Amino acid sequence: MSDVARAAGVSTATVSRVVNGHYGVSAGTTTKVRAAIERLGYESSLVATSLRRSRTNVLGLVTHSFQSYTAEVFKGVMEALRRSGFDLIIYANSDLYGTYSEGWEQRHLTRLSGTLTDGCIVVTPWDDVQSRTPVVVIDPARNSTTPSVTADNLAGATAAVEHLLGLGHRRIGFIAGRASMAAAWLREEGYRAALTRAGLPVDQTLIAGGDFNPESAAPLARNLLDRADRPTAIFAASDGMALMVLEVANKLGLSVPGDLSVVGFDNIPESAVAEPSLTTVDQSMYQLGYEAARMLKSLVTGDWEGPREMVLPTRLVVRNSTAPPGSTPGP
Amino acid sequence: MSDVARAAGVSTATVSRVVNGHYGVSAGTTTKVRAAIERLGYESSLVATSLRRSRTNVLGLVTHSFQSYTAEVFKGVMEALRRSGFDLIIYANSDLYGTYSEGWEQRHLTRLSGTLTDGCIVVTPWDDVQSRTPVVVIDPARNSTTPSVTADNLAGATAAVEHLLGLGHRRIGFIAGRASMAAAWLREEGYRAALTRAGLPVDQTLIAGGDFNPESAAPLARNLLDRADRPTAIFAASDGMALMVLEVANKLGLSVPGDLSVVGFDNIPESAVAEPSLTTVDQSMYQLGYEAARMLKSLVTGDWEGPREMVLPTRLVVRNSTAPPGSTPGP
DNA sequence: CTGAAAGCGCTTACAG
DNA sequence: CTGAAAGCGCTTACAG
Repeated sequence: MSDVARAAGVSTATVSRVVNGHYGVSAGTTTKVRAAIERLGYESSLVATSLRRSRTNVLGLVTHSFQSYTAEVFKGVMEALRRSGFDLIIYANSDLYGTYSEGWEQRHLTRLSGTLTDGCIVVTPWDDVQSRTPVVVIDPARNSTTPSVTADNLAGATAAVEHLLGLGHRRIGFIAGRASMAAAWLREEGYRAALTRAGLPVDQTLIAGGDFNPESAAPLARNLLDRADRPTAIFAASDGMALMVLEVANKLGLSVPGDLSVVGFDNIPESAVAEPSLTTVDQSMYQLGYEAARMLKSLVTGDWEGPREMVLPTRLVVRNSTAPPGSTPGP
Repeated sequence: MSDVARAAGVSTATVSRVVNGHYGVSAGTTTKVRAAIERLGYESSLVATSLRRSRTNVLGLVTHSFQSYTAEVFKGVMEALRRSGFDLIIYANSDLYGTYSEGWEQRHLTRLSGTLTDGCIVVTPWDDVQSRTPVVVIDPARNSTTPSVTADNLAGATAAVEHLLGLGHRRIGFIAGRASMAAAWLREEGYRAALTRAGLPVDQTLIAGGDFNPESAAPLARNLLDRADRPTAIFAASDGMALMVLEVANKLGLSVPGDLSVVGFDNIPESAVAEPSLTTVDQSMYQLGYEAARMLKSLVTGDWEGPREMVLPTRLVVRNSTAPPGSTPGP
């Protein structure tokens, strides 16, 4: 900027005024400055500007993982931000499974929201987060009071298990998600509720504690399926884990859905092309992203009227990984 | 930071030293400062730090669009950056089809690279870009001299057209991509090369100028297919456009591949689930992202040895949208 | 070992 | 209408 000021023979203050279109600069000076900017290819530094200004018109999105569903979230966010005047900065850490994971979201939320961003979306944080600027969480931690957008995990999980019950299953295993997340807890609640409502006891030994990561499900599935009285169906709290169950069953020589029915949760793209295709509960990550961005935008501009906790409907998607227990595999 | 300094009874300089782990701070002071940091939940501002320092250990990625393939690029980039010590900032503008599109990449590259990032990846820019810090372009503009990673568009397009020729097609239409991009030009070159090599003339009226956007392909496809001497096959320079050709053919009552064969380029996820599934040229966007990040990382640390223009192999994926001309549709 | 001071690139009252 | 100066939150020579 000082280069431009020198070239145009004015002060940096004047250059700043021209760049930001402020009033009170003569036409002649404006022309001179514009010419210098053009000639030098000057572009103001995002960092310096944001340090000085209170408002940046940049929204942030912090995510610790990067998977198929994350991409859908991004698309929804971008759609909501289109022509809004807000740009988006996505901050992703490079240490996916490293030591930085714990509390990572909070740390980076703070680092960004001090100055760079006017507000942030945080995707599936491990713990509750807070910030001086508005935050909307997609899939909040349990007991979080931060504004959030989330799928109706309870209803979705209930529907999933009721689908299995309707098929005639009575011994249904459950592989849970990361306990600190509300979604994990509610999906387990849905599992329990469906069984209880059907007059069935909840067998604690059929509940295994995963963490949403596919890898975590492998040993758990093996345990459940190695038992003499193995369940005839398994409901996993995420598609990633359900897909792993499919793999384990395959290794164990169990046919799906002949010997074992499997239901997941999320409806990630991979679940549609799996072999067999996976019955699952659809939560539109696109919608989640879209609504989160819409809420954040209004929170930032101060005109949000709706509830600060938004729950979006889910939908059971029946595919080929579920069938009545003991049914013979198709051709 | 000044809060921390006050709480710990030291100067901000000392706090900074502790935060950054610099030598020359007594154990007692360090403890005091750490305690204050912990108590106040202090986190240094990314913006302020990057403004003062030359190195930020943050890499940038600038993209004007956000589509399925972009997500694959991200995954590749993240994988390459894993445990590298670099974080990633993705900058996406909210004005996808708005007035900002022209020169957008360059503008934001400049705004970021001044201070925030140590280097940037730019995805499919419309024009050539330059920066004071290292840049790697994925799918560069024509005649770009910036370090880049790109698929072997020439070989891929040649293989696509040779596949159609092998099936017996002689009148093959081509829907081109955005002319300013090297990929568009090379895909057209491949189309021409394959025809010429087969001893066939290149019929200019069978070449239509699209811009990679699906929407741009609709009227072009209609033009090509409305002709009395319509082509028996169309090769589109992107899957998005090819999918649009499928749609147009459907509206026109033409069956694919019975009346018309269609080949795309990219192998986006949607092409596998299209009806019929799309024959296309696979370019691994994941690989493109991975290699671009690897190159950028080394460029930033100054230890890049390889060529600054990298070309990755492509692979023809034959699906159900291609068949010999005039063949009757299957059951 | 520690602090006062300068400065990174901007913006914005405050004077003139 | 324009400029000198202060300051956003940090880091880093420079003194002590």
